[in-house]
Amino acid sequence: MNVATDSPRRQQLTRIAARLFMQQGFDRTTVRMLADAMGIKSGSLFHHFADKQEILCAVIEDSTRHALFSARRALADAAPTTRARLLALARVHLDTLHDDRHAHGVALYEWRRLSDEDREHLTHLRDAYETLWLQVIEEARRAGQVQGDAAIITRYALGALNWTARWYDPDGPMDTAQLAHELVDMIVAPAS
Amino acid sequence: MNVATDSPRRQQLTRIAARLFMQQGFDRTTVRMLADAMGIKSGSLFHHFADKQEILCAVIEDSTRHALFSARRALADAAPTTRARLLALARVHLDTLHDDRHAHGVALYEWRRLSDEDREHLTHLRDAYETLWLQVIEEARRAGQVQGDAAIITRYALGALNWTARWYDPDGPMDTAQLAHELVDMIVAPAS
Amino acid sequence: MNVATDSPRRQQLTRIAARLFMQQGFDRTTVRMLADAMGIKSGSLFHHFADKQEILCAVIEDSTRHALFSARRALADAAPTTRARLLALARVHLDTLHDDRHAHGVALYEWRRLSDEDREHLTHLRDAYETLWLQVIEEARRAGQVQGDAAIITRYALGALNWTARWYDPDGPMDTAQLAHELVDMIVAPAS
Amino acid sequence: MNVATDSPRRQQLTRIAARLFMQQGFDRTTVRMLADAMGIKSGSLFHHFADKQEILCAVIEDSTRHALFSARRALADAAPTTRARLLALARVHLDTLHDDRHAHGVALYEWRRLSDEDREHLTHLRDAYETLWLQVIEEARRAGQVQGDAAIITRYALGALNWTARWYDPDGPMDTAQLAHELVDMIVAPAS
DNA sequence: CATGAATGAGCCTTCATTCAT
DNA sequence: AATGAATGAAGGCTCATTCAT
Repeated sequence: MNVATDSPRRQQLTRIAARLFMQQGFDRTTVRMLADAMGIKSGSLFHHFADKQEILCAVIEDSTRHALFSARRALADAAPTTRARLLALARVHLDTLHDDRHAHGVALYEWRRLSDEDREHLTHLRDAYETLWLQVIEEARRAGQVQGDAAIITRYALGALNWTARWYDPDGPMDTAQLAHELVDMIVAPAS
Repeated sequence: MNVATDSPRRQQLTRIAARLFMQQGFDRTTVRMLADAMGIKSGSLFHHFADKQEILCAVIEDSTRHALFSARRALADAAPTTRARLLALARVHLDTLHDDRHAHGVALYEWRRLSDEDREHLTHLRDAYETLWLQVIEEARRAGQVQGDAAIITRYALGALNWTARWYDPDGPMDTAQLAHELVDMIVAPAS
Repeated sequence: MNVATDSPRRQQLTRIAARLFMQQGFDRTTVRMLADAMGIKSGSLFHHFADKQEILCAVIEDSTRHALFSARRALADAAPTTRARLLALARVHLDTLHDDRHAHGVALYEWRRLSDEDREHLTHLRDAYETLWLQVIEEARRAGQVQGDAAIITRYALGALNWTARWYDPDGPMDTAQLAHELVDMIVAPAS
Repeated sequence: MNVATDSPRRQQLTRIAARLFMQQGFDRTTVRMLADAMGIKSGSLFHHFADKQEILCAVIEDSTRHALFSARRALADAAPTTRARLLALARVHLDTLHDDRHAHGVALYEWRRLSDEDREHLTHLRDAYETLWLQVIEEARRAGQVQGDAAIITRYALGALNWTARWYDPDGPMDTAQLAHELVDMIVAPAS
């Protein structure tokens, strides 16, 4: 289940699956579509994954690990100000959501399609990611730069960013850096 | 297609469908499930709707009209301050999202399942709804109470609220009024 | 589950299934073959049966009820001698095994293919049938006409008859009455 | 194809296959199950057997040769009385049916799964075995110890014994010697 | 309006078999 | 010999939709 233990072939197939899942949704993506995109026959898919569910699980696990890792590194590299740290998180979130792998969007929008078992298995990963946000926002709140309930602000911020999957065009005129700035400006008290 | 022209029976069936679509998603809700919940046989469903797509279209049209109507009335009733008007919109949004009809959530999360034809037909309704938000936020921006790009703030606000469908429990300790307040506090400059 | 409650259509389909199951075995009979023989499409089959297992269960239940009913009536009609009663049972067994319905053979040779649940459900029927045999043989033993353990003799007799499914040709020169006589002669002490 | 020419490795694999075929039936035993039980991968199996059919053929040939050889030796060792000779045959039959190799049962119950070609190839072996029985029973009939048609009695006897595969528990209180005695008592006129 | 039976296209999955390494 | 990846045909089953009654 660990990304580190996944064979390169499996990782490769996982990324292809992520793209299709994001484009059409898990339910509408047939294993034949997946196999076609992977350049193999549908039966061969089951050498790498036990069933279709496991592909979804692999996509979500992979993408969540990737987002978590990227966020941690971005925080480590960021200047120690509230704005800088929030900006780092927002940029990572948007970048993982809109990069060519699309996998983060699958994690968000197909979460309910996971089997109960897989969902439980992945919950701690997702929680770890959200905790990163919560901590930074909680710091900001204590510093007086953010007002209200930190947990709700966190969810509002993530919701605002997640919804960009529905309207933001990465090939359009605006880049993710600008989007991230807008978010931070919205959350953090302006004059500070 | 117009709500006004829908027979009471069809409206009743539409509401039942909305609940199932929200609980399990459009793709996972079979025509037989719908018929069961409606107390009829699956064949009979097609006396009321031409096909499954039309049911989704009816649900989304109904819910969007409802949200639009509610929002307009709330704005008409609201005090003429930025905060009051925004608060009114946020409450309506949350209430239509979490009431027992669930239909607004279907409009948001199953939008992509509409046929191209239906989507086009419903786009003006949705745009009308979003325009309501955009106008209020644009007013606020001109009044200096909101900073940044009004269009983006609008989408961020809606995204933040839409995402509550994923985590907010209407039966929990917090009510939608508090949630709405948190949102307005987040968007509108505090000291004003 | 009761034969009496089966729709005529379902009974008709059950008989066709019995023939195919006997000819090729349950595992080698595909639902498409069944549907072809029934003159319908494979999907339509599942309006009458929940799954393939249920077809097998229906065949076995139907045939065992039929054999049980026939055996009881034959015993009621038989003269009250050991030989006559045994002969009656043997003829019914052979006739139900080799008639055009073939269903009894399915009950015998596909018993292990039943799901655990179905098997349990049908065991009491089969036991009722075997008990009929056991009682007659036990009577014979007490009358000194049969020697040895009644339970084993019963199973040997049934095994001998069941095996005819593998070699006896109903269209050949010998009829089931002669076969039945041979069995009774083998079991019952000759001079009596 | 001849046992004598089979490599020890192939014989070993054949025995493992026999166990699985008996436990679950030929059709339900997959090549992967066989390979797992053999401690190799499924692809490797085809270095030892051309296809799955050949495995079944090998199992049946092996077991039938074994039964034939055992029966001949038992007859050679038996006292020259009808009862003793029949008893010897019955014991060998039961022992080969219920020993840890299970292979004889496969020969009986999966005979129809053989390809036409293989079946023809093995028929002479099976006939040789049945002829052994037929000869002894024919002797008994001529000696007045068995009544009726020798061919039918032979088949009835074999059927009775074969059916033990369905109900006899080798680990239970009764041993095969007792079972064999019951059979002989059933067939052979008692007092004579 | 309602129903039960039927349809046909398609879905996920299985499995014996092949073959380059 | 052995393996792992791939194949292709088939299998059981689902489901939106139709239609005679």
